[in-house]
Amino acid sequence: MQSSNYFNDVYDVVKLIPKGRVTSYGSIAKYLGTTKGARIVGWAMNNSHHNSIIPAHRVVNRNGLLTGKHHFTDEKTMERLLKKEGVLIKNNKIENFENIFWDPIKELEL
DNA sequence: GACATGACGATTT
DNA sequence: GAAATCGCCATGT
Repeated sequence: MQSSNYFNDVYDVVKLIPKGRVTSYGSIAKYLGTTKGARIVGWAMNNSHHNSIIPAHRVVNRNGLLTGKHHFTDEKTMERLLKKEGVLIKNNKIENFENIFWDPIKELEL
């Protein structure tokens, strides 16, 4: 079932996210070549549940908001995992988002 | 194949 | 500055 190589690329990048760091759907999409493919990245995450163990909790939207927490096993799983890795969460949003933001374009291409 | 939806993002009102 | 709207691409019905 070759859904799309796009998903595979997303999984690869997400799995490369260092512990204690987070990234955004748009940044991953941009790294893949399309800034507008952010929605596809989100879809890939949704499929990631039955593909492999993907640290989806390290992926948030551009605002640093934990939009996908509701898709996890439990609602608090996402922020719990992030806090466990040293990421501070405030009202379902990452506090020092810019500080822990991991950009694949900047980190991988460097 | 068309219509509707979605873990987004940027732009416009 | 917040809310509403469009754009992008893939999936589900």
